[in-house]
Amino acid sequence: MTPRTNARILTDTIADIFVREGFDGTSLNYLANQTGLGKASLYHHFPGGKREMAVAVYDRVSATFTREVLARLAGRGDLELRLTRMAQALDRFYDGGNRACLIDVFSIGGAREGFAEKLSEAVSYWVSSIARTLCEAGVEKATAQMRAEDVVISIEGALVVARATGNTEPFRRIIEAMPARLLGG
Amino acid sequence: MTPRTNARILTDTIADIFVREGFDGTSLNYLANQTGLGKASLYHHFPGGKREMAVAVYDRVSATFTREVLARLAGRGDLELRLTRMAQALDRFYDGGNRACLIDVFSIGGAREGFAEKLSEAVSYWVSSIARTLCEAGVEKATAQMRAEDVVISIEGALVVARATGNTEPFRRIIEAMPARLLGG
DNA sequence: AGTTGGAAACCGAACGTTCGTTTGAGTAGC
DNA sequence: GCTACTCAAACGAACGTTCGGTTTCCAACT
Repeated sequence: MTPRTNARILTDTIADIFVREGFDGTSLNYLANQTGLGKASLYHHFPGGKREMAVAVYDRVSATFTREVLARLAGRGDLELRLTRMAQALDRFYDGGNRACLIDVFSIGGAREGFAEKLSEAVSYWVSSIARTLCEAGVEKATAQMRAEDVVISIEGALVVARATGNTEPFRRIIEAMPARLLGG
Repeated sequence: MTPRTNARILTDTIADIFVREGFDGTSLNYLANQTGLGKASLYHHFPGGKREMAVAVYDRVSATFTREVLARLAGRGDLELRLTRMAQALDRFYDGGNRACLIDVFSIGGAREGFAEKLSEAVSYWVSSIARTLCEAGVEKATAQMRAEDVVISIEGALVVARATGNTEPFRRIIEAMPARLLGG
């Protein structure tokens, strides 16, 4: 019943590496070392090899994002509360700015092939989820779309800056200002 | 006198590839194909191999950025005009959102070693160049720093979104709104 | 309770390929 | 003839992948 290696934990470990090293920068030797498994064992769990691992990582991260972050938008409570909840969830999801975004990482180099469409949809889904929530609260459609785009852009940018400088303060500032920006502060 | 291969053009060609494929995703075979040179010829121009090529690319891109973009801040004319000039220069530099930023690309994977410090300084320099200009025009120091950070973050984020979705419209919107945002619109 | 069979999980070793790099021998231009 | 430049070919190392065989586990059957 209980496998020797938990598939979720294994995928999470691999995800950490892909996020840090990128698709092309991640080698199976390194994955084997970090997971404690032999390369052949990794192929047992992911017969499709490196690309299947990347797909599994993407699917898992994507599902986690939908469940942990976007779900806050549809929760109960007034709009401001839900937006604040989403901001907190984002802070957790990106580890306070220390964890890169797969949308960024997988849009560079060898991962683009096979992920281009998924990444595009991921951004659109994220943006429109926020925009729809704002619309339902009475914000005009075009305005909502623009604010949602701006916020998503800010987060992606703050993650890039955090990774490049090692300073997560701008990210935290963006996160904190997020609800007010979406409400039209 | 005139070398068979112009060093600047060669570096620009290599830069395009690094920017698209990332450091780890760029192979010397591909560089040789795209430049029309043999791998050994590339080693004649860059004896330090791939890493020296990356350093040359970074130095050239960085110098171009300082000359073409940041220099607009110190030009003549009132503040708003200079900020608009910088925005236009940014649009050109990033090819309307179609060209990735090296700060993003080189902060992932194998390029981090050896570039971490340079990337951090590049972001700081960019931010403080904008902030200083605002200060000289009378904006309070902390406010200027924050606005500058926000604008840099927006551009990096817009480039990520553009790359992931293939849609450069948000980037152009960010560019256009930039002067007003810095002026405190 | 003890044995057994087969699937799941795992591994070391090797596969062919591609990597970044080096060699050595050229050719073009001053 | 010297420097700058180019190339094809080969280097060892590392790549992603595959192979054959071992260990672990659990359900089913004595």
